[in-house]
Amino acid sequence: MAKLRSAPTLDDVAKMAGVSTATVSRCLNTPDRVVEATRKRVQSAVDALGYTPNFAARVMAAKRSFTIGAIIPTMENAIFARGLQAFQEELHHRGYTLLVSSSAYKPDIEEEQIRTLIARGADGLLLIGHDRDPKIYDYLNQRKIPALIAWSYLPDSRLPSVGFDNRKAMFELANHVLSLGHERIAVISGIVEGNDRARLRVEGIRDAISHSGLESGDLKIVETPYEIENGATAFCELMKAETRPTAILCGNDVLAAGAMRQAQEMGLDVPDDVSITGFDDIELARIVSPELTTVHVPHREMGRKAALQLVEMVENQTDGEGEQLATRIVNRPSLGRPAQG
Amino acid sequence: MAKLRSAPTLDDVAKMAGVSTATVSRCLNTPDRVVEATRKRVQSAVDALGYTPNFAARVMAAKRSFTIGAIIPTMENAIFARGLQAFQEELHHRGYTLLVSSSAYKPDIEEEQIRTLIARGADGLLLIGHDRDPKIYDYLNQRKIPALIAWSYLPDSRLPSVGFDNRKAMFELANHVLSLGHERIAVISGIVEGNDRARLRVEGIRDAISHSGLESGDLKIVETPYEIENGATAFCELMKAETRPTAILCGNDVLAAGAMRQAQEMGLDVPDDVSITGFDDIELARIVSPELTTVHVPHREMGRKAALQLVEMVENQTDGEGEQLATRIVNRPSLGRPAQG
DNA sequence: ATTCAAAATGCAAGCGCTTACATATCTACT
DNA sequence: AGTAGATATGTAAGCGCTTGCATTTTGAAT
Repeated sequence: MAKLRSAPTLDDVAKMAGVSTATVSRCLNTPDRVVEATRKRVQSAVDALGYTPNFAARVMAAKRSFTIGAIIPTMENAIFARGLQAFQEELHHRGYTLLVSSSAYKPDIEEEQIRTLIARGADGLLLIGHDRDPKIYDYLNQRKIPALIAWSYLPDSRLPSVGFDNRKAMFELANHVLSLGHERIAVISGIVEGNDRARLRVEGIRDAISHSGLESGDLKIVETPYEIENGATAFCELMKAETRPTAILCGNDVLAAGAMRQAQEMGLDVPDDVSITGFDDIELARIVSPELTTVHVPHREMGRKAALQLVEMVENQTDGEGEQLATRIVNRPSLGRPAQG
Repeated sequence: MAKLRSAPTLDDVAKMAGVSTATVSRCLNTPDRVVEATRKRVQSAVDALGYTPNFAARVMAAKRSFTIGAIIPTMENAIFARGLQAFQEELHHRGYTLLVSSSAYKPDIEEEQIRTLIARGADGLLLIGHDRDPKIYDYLNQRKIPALIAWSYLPDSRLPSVGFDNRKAMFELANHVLSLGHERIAVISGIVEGNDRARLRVEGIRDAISHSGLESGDLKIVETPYEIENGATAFCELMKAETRPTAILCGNDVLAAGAMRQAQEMGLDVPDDVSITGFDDIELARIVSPELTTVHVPHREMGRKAALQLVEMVENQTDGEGEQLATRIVNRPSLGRPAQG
């Protein structure tokens, strides 16, 4: 059995190059503080040995990890993929590594992940949405961990947020639907508890309805986790009603895709028999047919700006400031006028 | 400005509980080696202080991180999401944390990520596919880092693999298509270079064609990165031919979804004008309409088994053994008989 | 040649934890 | 009561790196 040759250390490099470990360290971290000749010597030792610095040791000594943690509700569907990708690209660009974990939409798991990420020395954290136990904010604050919230902008939140106004965005979409003449509207929403995005979207719809003078008690809402199957099930349920809705607003594109599939399965035409809308404008929205009317969210921009802001907070110890991004309605054929009622 | 209270350490806990740091450490790691009374005292100190062990310090001292690294080609589409999710669930179950990074299908980025993950103390690595610079295998071997390959099973690879036979799977699908009477077949493949999965799938198709006695020179292949848009573009290109193919086999469901969208855009009926098939059987396959005939890959099983195997390798210092999983063809309406030719 | 600030390098003290090994404290017997 | 053997706890040596401070070297300027 081959002998286990453990990884070369700074010491090995230093010996080989005939310098102190301090110098090697400087070569790696602040090369301009080392004269060229030495630097070259060290570099060749590094190459010869195939040296890679030990991350744990570095973090410990420097009390700095150049790592940012992000906790997202789920990796299973594409909702967060694009924004996160942009976030990570921008971080990489700034010399940071991203550590991602998912909470499966469970508050206690999220809390555990936050602790884990901090224990791992994350220099900063990205969180999704505002709804969570206040003691988490206390903890973050006490530990002075820079943290930023994305996917939902609120002006007076405890942590700065980079995102959009979920309520307003959905309000506008609902208004648009109403303006087309729809009077029987139903909603397939994500689980509202602990999810301000979902909650605010529903409120946006409520706003629009009461605004329009319609009977708001009529609004039927099904709450269900963000999964395609659930969209299908919820659609089924809504269509069982004596008087069917003419438009169904979904909390996101995934739910809407499920609804569309079910409509097709039931032989209903979209939008002639029923209109369906989504939210997010992920790729899925253009894959279903007919394509989905939805709210376009600038995911990449959001990810990029969140990265910039968070790095700024980390490096300059600032409190950071939020930023509201604009969304826009994307009109596609899944939404039409209601059938002659 | 509030004073920065830095994180409590083992020492703080030890002092508060009136024991040595060793005892506190044992309470946390091997509780049965500590008498109950002490354990309780320590526990309350931990709670009172809100102590969380410092990960870097722990890794350094224990030379063990309980972390597994995985490098996947992309997070942007769902191909790897499901399998990785299962992988991570099983790891979590076994007390390990998963660190994921993506290589964007670039070999040099993958190599960098491998080094990064090792520097971060990963106890083991999950890699996707077999095609990579042999020196990477040397490096892994020299450092004695347990590593496993997924998404492609090969009997005699340098590293054990848990996956399926891409060539055979596609061979069977192609045979099925041929048996329906298709004679003009085209392929939209992922980029083959450095991607044995893509390469083997194409070979599977070639096998089937030469097997069937058809002119294999006729096989038109477009190679393009795995993105929806590219599927659409490739479809376009293929349909420009003087004699259009009657069936298009795509390297995965994403490409197939793009092709479907483009077909619809061009007013072509699937499968009456042209049949389209995918590979993977991700959710997408059932969202497009008509639903996609594809090869079902047991993603979750693969992820789970990979986790089990890798943990076994890490904990028992074994070389690990590969496992071949079965795939199956899923027949859906995107594939039909060719139009009367 | 001398002198001296600036530049380059070395020294060594940690960072917060785990874990041999040493020591102290219990058991349950005789 | 005394003692061996098991059990519980303490001591202290690292793990591989960074960094403040001390020391040496360099390069002008005199």
